[in-house]
Amino acid sequence: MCGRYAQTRSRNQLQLAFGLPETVEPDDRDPSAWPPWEEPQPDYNIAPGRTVPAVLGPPPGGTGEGGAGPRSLASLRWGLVPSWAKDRNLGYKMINARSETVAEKPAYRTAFARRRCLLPADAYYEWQLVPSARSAEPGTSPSTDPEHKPRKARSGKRPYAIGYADDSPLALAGLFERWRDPERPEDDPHAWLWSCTVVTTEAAPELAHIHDRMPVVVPPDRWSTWLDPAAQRDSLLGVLESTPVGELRTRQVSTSVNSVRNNGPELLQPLGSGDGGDGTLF
DNA sequence: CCAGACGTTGTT
DNA sequence: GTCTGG
DNA sequence: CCAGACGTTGTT
DNA sequence: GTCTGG
Repeated sequence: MCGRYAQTRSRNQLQLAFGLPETVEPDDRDPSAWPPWEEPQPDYNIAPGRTVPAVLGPPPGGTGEGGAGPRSLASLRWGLVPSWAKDRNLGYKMINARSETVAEKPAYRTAFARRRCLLPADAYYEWQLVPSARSAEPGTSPSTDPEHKPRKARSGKRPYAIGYADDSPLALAGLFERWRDPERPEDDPHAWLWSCTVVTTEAAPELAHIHDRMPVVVPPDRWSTWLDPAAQRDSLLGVLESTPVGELRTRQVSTSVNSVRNNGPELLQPLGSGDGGDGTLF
């Protein structure tokens, strides 16, 4: 899955990496028609509920621009709030969308059909479940111990950072949505909340030892398809199976990433000890 | 008809 | 246990 | 995702 | 908004 990641690139670096025009959007546009933009701050510990930079394609039915591909940057709140939501807290439940069902689920299907985006990331974090050393306690068994209770699989969690081995930015497959906040007046610039979710899929075999789910990473040669408002369903479903897992590198990292109060380059630093998790795949 | 859900992951 | 917040 | 709260009244 | 379930 994907519930935490790092994104430290500046607007300029993102424009360069995603082939965007080096322009700054005017910030006096209609907030109901255009998503907001604010300069991204380097963040090594992005959690759901935070504002993240996103790459959007051309608006559907857009101006005569024509052609697919990356077109603009936006700032979106992580945790998709469907248009019909009563309050924004629903977004905390919508941080991931399963690729297997994203085209059908009521909360995601319209966004899947019309509002796809890429979420740039240096790396995403994944927590591996580590069975405790004392899992099978001798002396008790269901047959001899009437008080026996199934052992709570006492387990720790070990975080990993996963990104491209060459440190180019990941493009996570995302969807976005626009929500009208009923608590705010019409003229409030925050009356419209723009939010997003990360599409996940079954983990590739090379990553399955860490976790059985992973975010969909869109390789550069599929960016245009994913962002094309006119893309057909089948090609989109193809993109969801194109994660370039061979280019990825996994690194066991410190548990200090657990707390969002910690935030710094050290969170991406591979943990010293040998066995852990490091190195490229293959 | 109206009411209620609408999500994913992991854990048991 | 369950929800909110970062 | 993980961490942390989870409550009200009245008084200062 | 739209669908499912009662």
